[in-house]
Amino acid sequence: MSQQDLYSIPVDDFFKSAFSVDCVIFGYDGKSLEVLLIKRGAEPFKHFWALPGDLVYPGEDLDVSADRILHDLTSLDDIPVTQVHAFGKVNRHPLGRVITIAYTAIVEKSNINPHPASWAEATEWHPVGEVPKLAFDHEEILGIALTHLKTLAKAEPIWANVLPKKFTITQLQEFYEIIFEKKLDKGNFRKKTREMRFLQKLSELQKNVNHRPSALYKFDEQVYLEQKNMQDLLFDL
Amino acid sequence: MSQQDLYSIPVDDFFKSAFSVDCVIFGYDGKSLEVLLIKRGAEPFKHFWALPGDLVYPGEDLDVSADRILHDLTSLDDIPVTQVHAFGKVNRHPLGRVITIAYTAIVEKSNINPHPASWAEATEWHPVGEVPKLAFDHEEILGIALTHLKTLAKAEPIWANVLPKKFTITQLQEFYEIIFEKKLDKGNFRKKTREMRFLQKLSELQKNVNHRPSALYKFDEQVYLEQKNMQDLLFDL
DNA sequence: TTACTTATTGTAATAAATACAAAATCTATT
DNA sequence: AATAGATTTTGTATTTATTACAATAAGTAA
Repeated sequence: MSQQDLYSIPVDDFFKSAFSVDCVIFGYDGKSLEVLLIKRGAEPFKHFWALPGDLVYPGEDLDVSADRILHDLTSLDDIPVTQVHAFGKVNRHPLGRVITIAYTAIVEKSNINPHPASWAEATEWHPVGEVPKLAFDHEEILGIALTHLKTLAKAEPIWANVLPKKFTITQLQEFYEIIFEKKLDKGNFRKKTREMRFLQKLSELQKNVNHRPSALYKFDEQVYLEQKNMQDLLFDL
Repeated sequence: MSQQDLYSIPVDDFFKSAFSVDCVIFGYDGKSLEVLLIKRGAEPFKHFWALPGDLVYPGEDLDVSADRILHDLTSLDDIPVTQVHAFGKVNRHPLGRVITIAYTAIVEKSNINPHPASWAEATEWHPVGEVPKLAFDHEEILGIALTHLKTLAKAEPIWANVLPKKFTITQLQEFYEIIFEKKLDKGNFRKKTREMRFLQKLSELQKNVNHRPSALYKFDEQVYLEQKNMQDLLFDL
């Protein structure tokens, strides 16, 4: 079928599809990486675990839709949400042609009471390594989102959304160790971080630990953005 | 608007949207990187240059749709096509709610007669640096696809689709120089390529050049795939 | 004061990236 | 047959980054 044949198909046939947004919301608590799942309260896939998602409203931008879903579940605003991929197999949704755009975000788990949405039977965190069978093609989506998260973590300081305002270098190191499931060398990690000008050392020290307290740092977004602009400018020198 | 309100909106309202696929087809000829544009023969944006694209047919997977568009314009099959991003601003299409999924591919320009599709006034290659004003949000799409191509070029041997079966290391180097718009050091480039086991040196030499002929190489896909699998296995050691 | 725990810095060995230079090999020309 | 021209190909010395590991510092708890 070639493009000119388009005009022989009633235009209405093309407007019988819908699109949804599914959110892969990763939660980090300093100990493990988990993902927020809902238990569906309606058909299709009633009682199945699934990624939180919704149809996109007619007058709603895709990105806004993702923000809305994240907000409904976590009450959080202003969390950076990133598009991952569009999934569009013909039969991925049993009720009709629905393509879904997957988004991902990472949030600080401890501050959040996962909102038990009224349309879901349950809303729960699951460690990324122990996820149950999921509805639709959501297992595939989760896998790709996880890969995406790792890529993102190598390119950007996504830990800034997840660590406390004041944190230690060890906490930062643990973040990477948990995301990449691999131990890192303390000395070498510190050597690298020492050169990151957007890590601002505070005069304050860690408290209430039964060992030598660590220096506390904060993320200096100002410096980070300037440095990033500079890199972009010098990209092709 | 929260998710439970969904049920107060007639379901039909959600099925009044459509989705399209737009293809950013890069062409390489050993000298420059170009992109295939069409001049639209129909409203909206009649007479504007645009990325080739089409609505997705009701029973057609997204990926298949991208293959089809590429085939219609170039008569090429079996070209790897990669999804780039979904664009879904409410007003990006003047006739209704249409989100588009952008795909990209890179092809060997010289072998192709860009098929002047009947529904387009023209089909032409444009150097990526000299692109005219484009319809819809296609300039944004092109920019993101170009960034995507560069990322891909760092991770995968996409030159295999684009160089002649037998090629010289200099030709390979020129590919990277053109994609990244930057000169590379000959000696250092060769040192690196010498270690790539999937570059198989042939006994043949370049012919009809008025200087020392270069050795010819071919891409050994077998070796490449094995090596890639190995890397994936060892990912978290 | 001492043991204990983690923070923090340092150092030596290895590997990778960079900047150049030299040598080799072909064609074309004298 | 010798030489110039062009480009391939290899090499080397320098700098920079990575890695593995050890030593010291600074707190708490007994």
